[in-house]
Amino acid sequence: MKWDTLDEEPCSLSRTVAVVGDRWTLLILRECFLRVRRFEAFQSSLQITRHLLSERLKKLVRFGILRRVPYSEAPKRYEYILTQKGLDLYPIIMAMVHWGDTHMGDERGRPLLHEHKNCGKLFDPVMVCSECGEPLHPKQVHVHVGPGRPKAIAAG
Amino acid sequence: MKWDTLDEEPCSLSRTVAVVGDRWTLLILRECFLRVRRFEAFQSSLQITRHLLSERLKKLVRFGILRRVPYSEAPKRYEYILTQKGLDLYPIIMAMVHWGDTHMGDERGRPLLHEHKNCGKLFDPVMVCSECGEPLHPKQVHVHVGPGRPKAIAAG
DNA sequence: AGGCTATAGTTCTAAAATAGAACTGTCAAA
DNA sequence: TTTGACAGTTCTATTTTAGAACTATAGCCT
Repeated sequence: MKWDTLDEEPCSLSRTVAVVGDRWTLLILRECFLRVRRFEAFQSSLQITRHLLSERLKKLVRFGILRRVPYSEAPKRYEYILTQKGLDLYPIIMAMVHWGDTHMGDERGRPLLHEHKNCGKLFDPVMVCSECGEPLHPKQVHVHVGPGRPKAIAAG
Repeated sequence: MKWDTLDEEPCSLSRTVAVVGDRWTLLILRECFLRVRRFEAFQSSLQITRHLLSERLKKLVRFGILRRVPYSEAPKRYEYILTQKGLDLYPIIMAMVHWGDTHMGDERGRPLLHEHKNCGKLFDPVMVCSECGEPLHPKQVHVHVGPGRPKAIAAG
């Protein structure tokens, strides 16, 4: 497969995988949501090699997930801040955390608990239908070919 | 990083990344949700090398995401079916599809449309709080250290 | 001035993962 | 007896990642 053009495939999942579908990117984004912003902080908390971190941050900036914002003029230093596009990845991260909590847990319990400030309670994320508000289950969803999919590959 | 023990890290995101955090696994799972079950079908629709497909299917079976079920006795042939643990990955896939629809689209429109059989409408997936039902936003969530996280690494 | 530290990278080699193609084995149908 | 379908395995070449060392700017301390 040509990974360099995966973000142009007529499949929204492929396009998302082009951005977050590697070993490190999701872990870097987790740190972003935990308010980590600086190169050294990412590096020491993830134990990622400096080379790869540099590459991944560049890629995330290129895709518009992070902004590289100067926080010091001399010497020039930058920190990495989630854009709106990046903040919108939150449901993906939370869905993954929830699945890990549910299916990959051990006897010690959850590593992190999440409190919803609006209602003050510890919660789990639930995915619902935008139209009727009911929780979504795969067998209740029917997939239709949309306008963005070439006819030749209508299936699959 | 030791990828071979990532599924034992005290972080639910890491544990999920250990399962789905590579180039191919999520694309294979997309096919599973589109009712693809057999080796040749995965291979031809994804253009994945047979070697990698074999490896990934083994890994997904090992993690209990897929079951390898015989569908022919002579010759012995198997197909791969999502377990409940696998079906529970649906919110992750749908969150990724929705993000791709929203942020990686082109002028042609969406590749696929999703209909909720319960209400009969085309929908988007929305992530809400299990307790109050309101849509979740990252800035409204406060993270607490849970029982499964060793004290030494309480932050990060 | 000279040396130490902090921060944010870049560069290099070795190891691991992936791509691409060919090969194996079982059985049915022609 | 040959062909084709299916589900893999094996092999070499290329690409990616790991791990460590190195570069560069500037503040602070003596």
